[in-house]
Amino acid sequence: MAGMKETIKTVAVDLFYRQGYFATSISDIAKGCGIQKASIYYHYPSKEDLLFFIMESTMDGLLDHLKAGLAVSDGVEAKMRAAVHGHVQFHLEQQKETFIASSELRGLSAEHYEVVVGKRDEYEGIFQDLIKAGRKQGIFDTGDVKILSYAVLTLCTAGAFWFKAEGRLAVDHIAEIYENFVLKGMKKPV
Amino acid sequence: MAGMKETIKTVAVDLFYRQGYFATSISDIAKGCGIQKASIYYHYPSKEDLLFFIMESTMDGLLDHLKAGLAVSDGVEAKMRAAVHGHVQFHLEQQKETFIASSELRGLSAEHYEVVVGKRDEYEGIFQDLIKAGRKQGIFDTGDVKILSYAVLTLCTAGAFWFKAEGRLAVDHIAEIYENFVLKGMKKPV
DNA sequence: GTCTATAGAGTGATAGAC
DNA sequence: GTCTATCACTCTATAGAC
Repeated sequence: MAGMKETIKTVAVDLFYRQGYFATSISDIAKGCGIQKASIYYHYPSKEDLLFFIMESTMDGLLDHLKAGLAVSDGVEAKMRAAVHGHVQFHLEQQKETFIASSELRGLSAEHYEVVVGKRDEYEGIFQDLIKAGRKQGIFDTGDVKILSYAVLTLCTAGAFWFKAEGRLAVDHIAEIYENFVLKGMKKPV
Repeated sequence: MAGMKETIKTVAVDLFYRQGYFATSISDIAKGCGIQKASIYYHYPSKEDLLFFIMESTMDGLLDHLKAGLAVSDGVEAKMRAAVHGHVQFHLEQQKETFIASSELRGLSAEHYEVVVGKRDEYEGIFQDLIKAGRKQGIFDTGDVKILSYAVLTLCTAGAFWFKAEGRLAVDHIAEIYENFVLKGMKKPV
């Protein structure tokens, strides 16, 4: 069921996460899979392609997760809460993959870079549209839309990495803390 | 006045920032300095030592900047504003160095890693003490001290990187935006 | 689908001349 | 303080046997 192609991906994710993409060799990955390094090239055309495969599927998963969360929420504030909650949740549950996706962009070729950054921009765009809608309805405070969206995303991304590492709190609890912090920073003072 | 040792550091900072530490070779640095790669080793014992030299001096500068800002501020809220303002300012003005310091920890040896992380912990500790003091005085909302300090620092660090890149706003203006966003997220609702 | 063997290039670092 | 030359090693990737 698993298959060697999946095993290679899993081992690569673990090593890229722990050592970084450049510090990990094809040899390391092969050793982790219990095969010879030449066998890697039967499944993936190159090391860079393996990285791209990991990043692209992670970004697709992240986008799907966001869209699914928004589909079942009504109103701007509820949608923003769902977006933040889903973001934190996905980053906690797929910590290795999302860490790689946000820190190894430099390892990609120009063409692959465009594809991944395109997906990232689409993701950020959804948050920015929510902020704009909230301001139009007078729910959110005025302020630079890009500054706010970057602030929210960074905050939650980094938060997810740290708190998984500390292991003190449950996923939903962590997501809730960020949900409240962000909404508080964004909403108009009553 | 400059000296080759400084030139090497400057070129290395630029390349580590643009390409990353692992993707930059001693050869690249030498080319950028207009010398042969063997000459690098007269000034620095190894590539890793050069990275450490850059990171350590950056962390020292960051700590000094913070302490200087706190020394001329009175009261917890003013000190927190000064801390955030100084943090953003330093990250904007020494963007390359601070980016390296926060993204290339994996390149350090175990001993050097301890030194740099020790300075980072001292820096974070100052923010955490400010949050604790603010809560004791009833100025700041209750909430996990570590979560808050991480949130503040990440937010401001990442913000500094983005807005320098966009070049739309002046340093003090950017610092002020973050100062307000953070204090708003942290203060007790009146 | 995995193996052995190797090509071909680049790496960090050192020795010793000047 | 910088040079040329080189060592010893590692890297990604390929060829061809099984």
